[in-house]
Amino acid sequence: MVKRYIFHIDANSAFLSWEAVHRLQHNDPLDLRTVPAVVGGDPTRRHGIVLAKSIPAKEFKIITGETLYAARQKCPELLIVPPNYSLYRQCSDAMVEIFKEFSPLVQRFSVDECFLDFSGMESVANDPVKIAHELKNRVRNELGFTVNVGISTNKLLAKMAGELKKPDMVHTLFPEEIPTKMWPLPIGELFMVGRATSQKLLSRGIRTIGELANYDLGLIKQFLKSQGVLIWNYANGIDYSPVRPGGDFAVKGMGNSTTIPFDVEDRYNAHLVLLSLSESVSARLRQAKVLAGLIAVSFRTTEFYNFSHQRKLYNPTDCTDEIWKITCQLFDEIWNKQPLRHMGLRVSELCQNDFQQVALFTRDYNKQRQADRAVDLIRSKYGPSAICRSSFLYSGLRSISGGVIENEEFPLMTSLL
DNA sequence: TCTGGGGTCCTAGGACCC
DNA sequence: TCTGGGGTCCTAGGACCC
Repeated sequence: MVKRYIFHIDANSAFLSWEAVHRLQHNDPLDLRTVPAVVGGDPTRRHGIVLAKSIPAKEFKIITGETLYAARQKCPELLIVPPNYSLYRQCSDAMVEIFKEFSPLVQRFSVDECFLDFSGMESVANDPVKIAHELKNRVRNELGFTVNVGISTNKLLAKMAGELKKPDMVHTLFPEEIPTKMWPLPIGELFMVGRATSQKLLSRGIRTIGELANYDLGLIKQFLKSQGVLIWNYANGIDYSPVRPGGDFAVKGMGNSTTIPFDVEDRYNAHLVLLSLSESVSARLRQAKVLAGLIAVSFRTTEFYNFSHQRKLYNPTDCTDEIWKITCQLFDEIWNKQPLRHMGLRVSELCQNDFQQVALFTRDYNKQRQADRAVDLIRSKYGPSAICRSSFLYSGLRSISGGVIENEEFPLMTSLL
């Protein structure tokens, strides 16, 4: 019987490496990867966190997610470059094209990670490590950045293998290697064990993946419920999830959120931010040809308290004005005049828009739909800023908020394997 | 903490129904 | 109602991922 081999591949320090390669290609003599550098947002717009770091930056103990201020404290000469999401998308696509030459079964797990399934492929069965090196070297030689390849018999173990040592490495983590390679690792290194779960496990004296693996499953289940069963299985290398080629499963919802450069303290500006979010979310709905059946609004106060409020719709919609109106209602129902730093809009319970029900008892949105289509067309032709509502002029706000992803045929992230 | 933005899934509690 | 239990739906919040 031919063994089932799964590869997990992820780009090392993806955003930073891609930026570095891009600069080299444009005749910048400096390779960002060789100096302490990070990709990060603009602190004056309150977007100041580390999104990716170089290896020299890592040596200053700079971690992803911390503030640029804290990072600069650790390393005053730190180089900070802004993110460039359309570049990341291009690099990701180029990487996937190479993977597809190795296996038809490629699952995009995120912008910088893929799973490849080599089930029953003789060429790989004989020497998967050799194939992995070929793959890794092709990316490095043709695209200029390095990847890690993890090899095993399921996705969880392949992913854990890829994390072992970076960069530019190939690792195996077969079931028989679990006790030596995976069990000694700290519990927080296990996929799906984050900060909160780590703390709970530590309070029970579970410090390593091996200690979790050998803990009584019944007890774990008692205090961590289904999440406990999941991570106990992971700790024992158990995972039966299939490699799903990108695009064959539907997106469940979509949303945009934004940290506003200034505190929002009045209803008018709050509604304006919600309008900019409604513009982007509803345009994405129309592009995906789906209607939203549920609308949720959320916000974060300057004190960092989070609130959310949602409502199911009797008549699913993709109409900008209708979504904006409902979003504002939801917002008004829970907002207590706290100053806000962050606002979000998310829609879910999506359904196909090909037989949209005529809303008999609500106002007719046909004119709005036609206007939405016209605006979409203008923006697709002349760019997102070609047309905007006059209320945004001089407001200090963007007329469309949220990452505009041109071509969403794969979900950026699925938290479960 | 001078703390981003895009997702998914799970859980607890309340409403409602039989 | 001085009320039982179970099922389902809805909502808010929290956990995790990159």
